[in-house]
Amino acid sequence: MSTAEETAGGETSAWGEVTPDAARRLLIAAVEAFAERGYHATTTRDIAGRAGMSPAALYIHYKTKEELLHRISRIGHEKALEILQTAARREGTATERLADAVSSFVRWHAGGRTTAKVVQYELDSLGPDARAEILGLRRQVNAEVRGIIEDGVASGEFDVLDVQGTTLAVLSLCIDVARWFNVNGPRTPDEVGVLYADLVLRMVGGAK
Amino acid sequence: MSTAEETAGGETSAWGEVTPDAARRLLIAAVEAFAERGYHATTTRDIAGRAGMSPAALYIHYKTKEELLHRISRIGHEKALEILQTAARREGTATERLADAVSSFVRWHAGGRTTAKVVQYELDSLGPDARAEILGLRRQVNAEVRGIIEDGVASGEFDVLDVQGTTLAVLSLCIDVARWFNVNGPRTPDEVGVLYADLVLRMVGGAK
DNA sequence: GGGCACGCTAAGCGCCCGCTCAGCTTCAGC
DNA sequence: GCTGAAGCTGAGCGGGCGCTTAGCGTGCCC
Repeated sequence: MSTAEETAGGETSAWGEVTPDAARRLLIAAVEAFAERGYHATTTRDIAGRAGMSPAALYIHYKTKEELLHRISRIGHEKALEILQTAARREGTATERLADAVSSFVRWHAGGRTTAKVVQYELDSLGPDARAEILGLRRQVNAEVRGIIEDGVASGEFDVLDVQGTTLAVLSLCIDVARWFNVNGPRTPDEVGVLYADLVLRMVGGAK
Repeated sequence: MSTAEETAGGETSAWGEVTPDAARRLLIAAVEAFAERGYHATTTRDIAGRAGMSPAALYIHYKTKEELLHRISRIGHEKALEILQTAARREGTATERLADAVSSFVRWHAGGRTTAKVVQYELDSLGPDARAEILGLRRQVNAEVRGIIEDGVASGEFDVLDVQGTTLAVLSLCIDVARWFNVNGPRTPDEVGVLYADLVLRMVGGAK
């Protein structure tokens, strides 16, 4: 069912930085539980149980349940930002860089749906301080995409009236993949990435 | 603040069918609370308090807290479906009907963001039976949009490779407006509707 | 004006939540 | 073989949750 296998699919590697081992197992258990039921519907007993531990063990590695969500959210946002930065800063035309950014960003949201769902949809469950920190990362994410679109407009590759509105729409489209993507559905993450890159290029009036 | 004013903005009229008055006030209070905090983080005491009643009053009009969410979700999905059906079945080309569908659908999600957020993002908080009923309505929503796109492909107006994939993307784009739209932001619901209609027509390779 | 149905409240039941703490086990250092 | 630190558990705390119940006030029928 939804064992480590599924979460592992895209990015257990991403949790490699979390040590010690017990803390990582708890974090992965929390990602799965939050993704399945939502942050508020998940109990600390459930998280500990999935990690094969007693409820008290959680509090040796994390101060509160919210700290778990905060850590997940920050690591996830950093990964998402890194993906966009890699695509934005490579060599190539704006068209190539936008297609690359969208397809890899979408691939991450589809393949790592479990993580992405928590990262993108549980922002409001964080307290004000943690939320503010994450919003800073989200502004950087927005800036990367807007930058590529501005480059394309400047070079004449794209035809866009409302750059910020289009940026918002492109990001929204990609992020929402985490909500509807079905691992057992007809499309692979790669296929969705390719489809979405095409759709986004059409949105900016590029390639044809 | 977030008084009845905000919710009223788009569609208090939509709750007109809910009687008696006390039941409607409780339902509107629940919509606001669920939108602000999420279903699981909202207490029945909070809902009753917002409606100016004691916690016990809620149970005279609704059997459980979940019944409130179920009623909100069904009425909201019926309204969303009605909006798309109206656009899909009017006179006009596929291009005109798709633009109309997207702009009015988006206008509803932006203007009635409070309701739309609950309707679109709290589906998983419903029990299996209620969830299954709502999923039926969502399939009808999908079918309306796919119908317009198929018409446009048949008439040669649109150039779409993956009809179902594009349908999913169009709906996803429109629905996600409820997540990011800010009432105090720079754009009115009308403006977002117009922008999105343009973006979607580009996605299907239509109008220029 | 007596009886009663209806809408509501005050009080509180039983449960399970996030979180704590005393104490057990394991193992490295000597 | 003893000691201390680290990692974990069993038991349980205070509190807030969804929901219930006994009873009060009000207005309608006769």
